[in-house]
Amino acid sequence: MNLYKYVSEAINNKLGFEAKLDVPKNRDFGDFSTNAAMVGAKNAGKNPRELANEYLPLLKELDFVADVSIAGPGFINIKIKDDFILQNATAPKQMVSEKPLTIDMDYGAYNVAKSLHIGHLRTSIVGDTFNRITKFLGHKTFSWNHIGDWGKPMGLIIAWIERLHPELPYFQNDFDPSKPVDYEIDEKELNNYYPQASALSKTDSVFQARAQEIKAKFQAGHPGYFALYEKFLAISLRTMNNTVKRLNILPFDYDLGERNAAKYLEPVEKILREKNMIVEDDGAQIINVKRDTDNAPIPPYMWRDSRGADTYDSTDLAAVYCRKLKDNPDTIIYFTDLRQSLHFEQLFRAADMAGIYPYDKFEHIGYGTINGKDGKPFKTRDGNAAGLDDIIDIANEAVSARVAESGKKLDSETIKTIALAAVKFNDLLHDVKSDYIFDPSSITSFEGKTGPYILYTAVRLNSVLKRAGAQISKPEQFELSTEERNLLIEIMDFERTILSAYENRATDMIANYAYDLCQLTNNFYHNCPILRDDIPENIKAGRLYIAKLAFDTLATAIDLMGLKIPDEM
RNA sequence: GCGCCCAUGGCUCAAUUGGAUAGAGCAACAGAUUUCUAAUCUGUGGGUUGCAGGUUCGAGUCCUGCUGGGCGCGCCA
Repeated sequence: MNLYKYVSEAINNKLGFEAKLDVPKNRDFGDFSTNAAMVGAKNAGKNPRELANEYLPLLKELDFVADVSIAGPGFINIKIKDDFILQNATAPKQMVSEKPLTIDMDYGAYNVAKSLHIGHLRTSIVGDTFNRITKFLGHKTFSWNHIGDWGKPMGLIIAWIERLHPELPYFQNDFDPSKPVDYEIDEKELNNYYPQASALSKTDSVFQARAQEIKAKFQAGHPGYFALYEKFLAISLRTMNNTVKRLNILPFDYDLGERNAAKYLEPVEKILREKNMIVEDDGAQIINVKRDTDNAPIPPYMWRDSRGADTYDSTDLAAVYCRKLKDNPDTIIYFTDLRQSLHFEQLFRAADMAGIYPYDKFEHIGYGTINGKDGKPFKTRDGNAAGLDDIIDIANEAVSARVAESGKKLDSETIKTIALAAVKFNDLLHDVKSDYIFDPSSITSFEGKTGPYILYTAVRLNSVLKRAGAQISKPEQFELSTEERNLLIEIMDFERTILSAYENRATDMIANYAYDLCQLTNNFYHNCPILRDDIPENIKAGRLYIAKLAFDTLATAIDLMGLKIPDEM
């Protein structure tokens, strides 16, 4: 049961108006409070406490109310009956939305032939958790991995391979796509090609020009380049798949990126031309998206660069067109780096002006940077920009060391599970918008507010439940201890939290909730022994029931965060 | 220069979107295990919420101005 919702509706019915219900920061005040008397006092021409006094008898009539009182300037504090809590607490279940929406989510955005870097971490983790939450609430989602598989890097990589192996048939005029080519690319080598080529292009203008030429021919359908591209694309897709598995995120509904979007450039251009939106400027074709009301200059949207090539701007707009056709979503949400805000503002305006998709149905959730302890973007010990694998490796090493130190013996799968939880929970814990500091040494400690703490709590509960073995059913009335009561109330707050996390696009809410739930659980665990001989049967049954509810609730939260509960730790 | 974002104990972060005595974790110190996993639990100290005004019953939260920091501003994605 969503206790907040239940109580709120009952109170509104009783009072005959919408009273804003709060959960007091200080639990000593009560389970709920409302400032209705303070808000209404002015209109009623009464002082708040006086008005509150008029509401009291009505609220006392509600059958779940144990106590109502007035405090401070006119707050009404409400305490719920223990037995009502015990009898109505339930573990969360997949919900059915009254107004199910179709939502397109764009996250991940992995690149072909470029290993994933630390920036991919947040888009993957936050996007995935938001996707899971949205599904849990009963909405329909489509996740899009908008792969970078069409732009300048493709030209650079092909040019680089040409430089290494100019004799390959891909580069000959008589290339025949039907004949197999005896050439295999090593995955590790492939990951080096782009950085190497990119570096060279900055110092060697001949090579740079060659890469640009190749990019243009490639996009125009050059058969040799395309065959080579297909070869390294296949390797990259496999790598991406491994990443998805390694991060334990849901498989994408679409692994379709720029190349797919490029197919829709033609119909989009037709629309843009009909509306006279494309303007020639300085050799490039641009779309003017500025408005009179802007208080800052908004640069134009680049439809085609001065060499006539597709751009990030054009494929992104075409991608919107494609999604509208395929999914017809109520909303399109992008999870990317905060620094791309201006790009998305431009995209949303362009799409709106073209009548492809309305401005106010787009959302861009920009996340901050993951920094090192020095406050600058996180780097590995050797001073390089950290790759996604580096982060996971660092966490794995730390967990291994911690386990060895404790004398426990855990298999490598369990260690990986714990390490991933450390990284993901830490990421989810922070407000998406703000930068955060990734400190490997605090990951090493695993004390307190960490992923391992969350998992440990679940493992402990699970251990008791397994040991108990007995059938667990709703107990008869028994006197709740403070720990039992607080835990049950938190369990009944799950739905409100998830809804709030969804509405605010704030995945950190679920991480913070999971932590609070764990604290209360460990409190309960410590103070309320279950399987001890001196515990009366009725209390034993009651505590087992509460432990089961806590476990199921925690397990749901853990699942929504994309973590896994190990068997032991 | 213009625009967006941020500033909360020594450190890292919260604060139900305007509510009551600003909460957690780390670090420090003191304690708890004949008992279901001590990666746990309990306690202590630590704050003029960057500065100055304003709005109101009430401000960390909203408005204005400063100071300090991050980011962005046409052919990268």
